[in-house]
Amino acid sequence: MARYNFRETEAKWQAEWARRGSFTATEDPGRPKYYVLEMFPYPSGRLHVGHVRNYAIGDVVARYRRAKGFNVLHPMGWDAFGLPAENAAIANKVHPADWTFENIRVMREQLKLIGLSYDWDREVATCTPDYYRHEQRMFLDFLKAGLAYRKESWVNWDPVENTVLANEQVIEGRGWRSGALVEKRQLTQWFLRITEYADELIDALKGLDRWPERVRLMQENWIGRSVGATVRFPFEGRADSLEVFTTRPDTLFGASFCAISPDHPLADEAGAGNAELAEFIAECRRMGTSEEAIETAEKRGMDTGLRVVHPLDPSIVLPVYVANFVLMDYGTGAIFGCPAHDQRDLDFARKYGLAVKPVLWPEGSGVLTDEAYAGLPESERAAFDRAPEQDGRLHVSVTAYSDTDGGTYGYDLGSLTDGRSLSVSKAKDIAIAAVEERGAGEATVRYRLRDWGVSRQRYWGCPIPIIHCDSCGMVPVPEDQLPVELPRDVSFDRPGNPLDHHPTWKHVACPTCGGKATRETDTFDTFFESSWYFARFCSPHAEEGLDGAAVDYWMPVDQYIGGIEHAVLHLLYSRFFTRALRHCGYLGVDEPFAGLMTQGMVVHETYRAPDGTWLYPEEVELQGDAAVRLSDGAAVERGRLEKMSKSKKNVVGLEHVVESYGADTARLLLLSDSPPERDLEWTDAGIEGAWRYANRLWRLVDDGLAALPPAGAPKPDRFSQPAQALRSKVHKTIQGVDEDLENFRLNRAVARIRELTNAIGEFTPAGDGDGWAYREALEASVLLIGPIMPHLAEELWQALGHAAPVSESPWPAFDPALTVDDTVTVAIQVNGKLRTTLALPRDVARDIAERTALDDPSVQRALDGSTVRKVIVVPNRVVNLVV
RNA sequence: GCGGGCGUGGCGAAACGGUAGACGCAGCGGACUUAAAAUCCGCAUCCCGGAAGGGAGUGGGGGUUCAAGUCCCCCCGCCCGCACCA
Repeated sequence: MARYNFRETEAKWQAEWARRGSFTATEDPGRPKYYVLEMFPYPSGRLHVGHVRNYAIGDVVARYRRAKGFNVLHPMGWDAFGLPAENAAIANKVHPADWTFENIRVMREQLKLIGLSYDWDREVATCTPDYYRHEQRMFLDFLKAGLAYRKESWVNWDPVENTVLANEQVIEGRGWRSGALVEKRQLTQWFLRITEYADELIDALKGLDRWPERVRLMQENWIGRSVGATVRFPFEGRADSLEVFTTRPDTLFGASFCAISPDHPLADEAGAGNAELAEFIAECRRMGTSEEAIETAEKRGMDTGLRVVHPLDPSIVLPVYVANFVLMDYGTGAIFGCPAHDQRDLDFARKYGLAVKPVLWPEGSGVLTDEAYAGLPESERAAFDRAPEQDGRLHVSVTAYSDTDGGTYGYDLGSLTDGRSLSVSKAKDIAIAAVEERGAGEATVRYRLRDWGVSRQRYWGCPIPIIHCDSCGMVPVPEDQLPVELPRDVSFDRPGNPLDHHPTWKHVACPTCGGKATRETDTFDTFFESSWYFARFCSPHAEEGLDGAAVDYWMPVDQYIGGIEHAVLHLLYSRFFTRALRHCGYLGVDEPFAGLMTQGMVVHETYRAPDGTWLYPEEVELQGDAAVRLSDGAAVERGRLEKMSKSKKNVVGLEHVVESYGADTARLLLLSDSPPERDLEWTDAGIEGAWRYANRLWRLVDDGLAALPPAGAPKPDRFSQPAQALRSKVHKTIQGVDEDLENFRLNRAVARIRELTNAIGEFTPAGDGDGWAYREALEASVLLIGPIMPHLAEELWQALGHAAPVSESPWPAFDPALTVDDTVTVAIQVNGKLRTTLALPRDVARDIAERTALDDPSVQRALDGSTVRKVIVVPNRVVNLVV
C-alpha cells in the first residue's frame, strides 16, 4: 500500500491551480463578492511557522467562501518600505532595494509552498514607484483639502532609528520597533489631520459589529474623547484670563486654586521676575516625561503670585500655582483644582494648605476624609441619572456648599433645584449654562488623539512630493512630474538621512518661479502605504491608482485577519485614511474592514545554553522534562513559551516543516490546536499528530476505493441500519462544520471532521447501499477538509473519480432530515442529579417519557420509595424527577 | 488607579441554562512483528470498590433555578490595554 506522498502531491496541485488560474478574481456583478485579506507582511527575510498561521486562517476563509459560491478576492503583497532595509544596507553594504526584492522573492516562494489560494496577479510591493506614485497624488489632494499640513512642534525622536515617531508608535515611552527611550525634539513636520475625524472614528466603532470588542475599546480609549467645558478665570489686575479645561464643571464651586503646566507660556512669564520660581520650573522640565519619572515624582507646585477671580462668583479669588503634574499637551495646559472631588487635587491642597470645599456628597455625609469623593462610579451613574430621587444615595448640589469656616457661597439656579438633589450630569449642564451666560466659557469636547505626524527622516520610504522655494515657499510637485522617485545612488556612510546628503537629488528648479529650490527630503511613515493597499488590490494595475468600478465592487474588505498589535496603529490609520480618500473622491466607503479577526501568536519553548546563549530547537534534544545540547550534551534550560522570534531563536523554519511533513500537515496543526484568536503552541508532538491524521485520511480513501460504486452512481432506495447511521453522521457534520466556519471556530470544525473520520473507520460496507453511503461519507470528509488541507483534498477527490478539482467544486449540502435522529438519548435526573440515560423515540409524549423514567431500576433505587412531587420534561433532553 | 478579558483532566481544548471533559497531545494495556517503527483495538477527571455501583468535581464563597462551567453578588489569581488626561 502506498503511503501519502505529500511532496509530489503538493507540488502537483500547486502547479495545477496556477495552470487553471483557480484563484484569479474578476469583478462579476452577478455574483456576491467576498474580499478576504490577511495583513500583508514586511519582507524581513524568511517566514517561519509563526507567520503562516495568519495566512492559513485567511486561506480557510477564502476557500470556504469560494466553495459557497462567492466571488472571492484574496490577494497578497508586500509592505516593503521600512527601516530594516536601511539597517541591512549599513551592515551588509547591500542596497535597500536589492535587499528588499531578494527577501520578497524568497518569501513569495515560501508562501507558494503552503498552497495559499492567492490571486498572485494582484501582487503589489509598496516600494515600487508604480505603487507609491499614487500616494503622492493622494497626499497632494489631502493638502488641497486641508487634511495635510506642516507645522513646527514637539515630536517623539527615536535616537536609535534617527527619526521621528508618531504618538501611536511610542509604547511606554519607547520606540515601537527599536525599544529606545524616546526623546522630545522640536521639528517641522508634516501632519495628517486625523483629529478632524475623531468623532466619526469613535462613533463608527459601534457599527463595526464584526470587530473584536477589545480592539474597539482600545481605539475608543486611544481617541479619548472628553466632554466638558472650557472656562476662563479672569486674572486679578490684568485684562486677560486663564483658560482651563474641565470634565467636571459641576464642581466649579469647589475650586480652591488653579494650576498651570511648567511648560505653559505664563509659567515663563511669572518666572521671569522670580528666581525661585524660575528654578522650580527648570527643575520640573529636567524631570523628563518617562514613565518611571512620572511614577516616582511627587506632586509639587509653587505659587506664581498671580491671582484669578472665580467666573461665577467675583468674591472668590484663587491663587495660581505652577504644578508638575499638569501636562501642557492635554487640554489647555491649565486646570482648576477641586480638592474635595479629585484625589490629586486633594493631595496637593493638603500639602500646600489650600481650602477643601465639598459641593457634592453621598447621602447622610457632609464630612470629607482623606479620600476625594468623585461621585458614583461610572457604571452606576446612568441609573442614577434616570431617577435621582429614587436612588437615595447621593445628593449633588451646585447651589451652595459649606466652607470649613461655615461660609456659604452659591448662585441662583432658579426654581430648578430648590433643595432637591441633582444628578451630576444635570449639574454639569446647569454649570455650563451659567458659565456661557456670563461669557466665561463654553461646552467643549477634547481628544487625546493627536494629528498623525507622517514625516520620517529616512531614505527607504515614499518621498514627500513637495519643493521648498525661497521665494514661493512650499510648492507641491506638479502632477505631471510625479512620481518623485527615490534616487538609487545613495550612501549610508554617515548618520542621518541619505536623501539629505545626496549631492544632486534634492536640488531642483521651483515649479512656480523656476528659481533654485530644494526637495523635501523627508519620506512618509511606512504606515502611509499600509493605509490604502487594501484598496489598491482591487485594481492593482490601474493607471489611475484606484479604479472606481473595481473599488466599488470589492470594498470594503469583508474579512480582515491580523495581529492585535495593530489595534491602534495600522487599523486606526486605515480607518482615517479611508475617510480622507472618500473626502477627496477616491472611493465611496467609510470603513475599510467590515469584519476583523485578530489571531493569536504561535509560541514555542525557549532554550538556553549554560553560557546564556539562546539555542534553536534543532540544536536541542528533549529528554523528559530535561533537555541537552546536541553538540556537547550540556544541560539546557527550558524557558517559558514565547512568541516565535529570531532573537530568542525559538523559531521553527517553514521549509523544514514543509519538507518533513508537508504544507497540509503544518496547516492542520496551526488551524486545529487552539481557537484562532488564542495563542497556539508549536510542538513536535503536535506536528506528528497532524501528520498521523493526514495519513489516516489518505489510507481511509485509498483502502476504501475498492468497495465504492463509481462517482455519481444513483442513490439506492434504502440503506442498512449502519449505513443510515453513517449518513446521519455525515449530514450532521456538514451542518456543524458549516456553522463552525461561519463563526471562526476552526478548531471545532477540525474536531468534527475527525469525528466523522473515526465513524467512517468503524464502518464496514456490507449490505445494499452501503457502498454508496461509504462514498458519500468519504467525499464529504474530503470536501470539508478542503479549506484546511487543500492538496490532500484534491488528491483524494481525484482518486475518488472526480474530474473537477475541489477548489472549483461547491460546498456539500446537508439534508436537514438526516440531521435529526429517530431515537434520542435523554438524561434522567432525580433532583437534578443524573441517574441514568435512556434511549427514547424522538418527540415521545411527555407522560411516556415520565413513565419510562420512573420504571428504570436506577431511578427506583435513587428514589428509594419517596414520592415524586414534580416532573420536569425537556423534550428530547431531560426528565427531572423532583421529590 | 481606570478599562477589558480569562481561570475546566497531566497538557491543548469541547460543552443553545439540560448527560462536563467531544476532538486531539502525552500516558498505560493489548494485537501484529524475530524486534522496533508504523498501524489497529482497548483504558483513561479524581477518590472508594474486584466488580456492580457510589461519592466529589469546572479558582474560592454565597445566591437565582426543577437543573449552573454557563446567569447574579462578593473574593482570589493570571493576562492585555490605557494612565499625573484635569
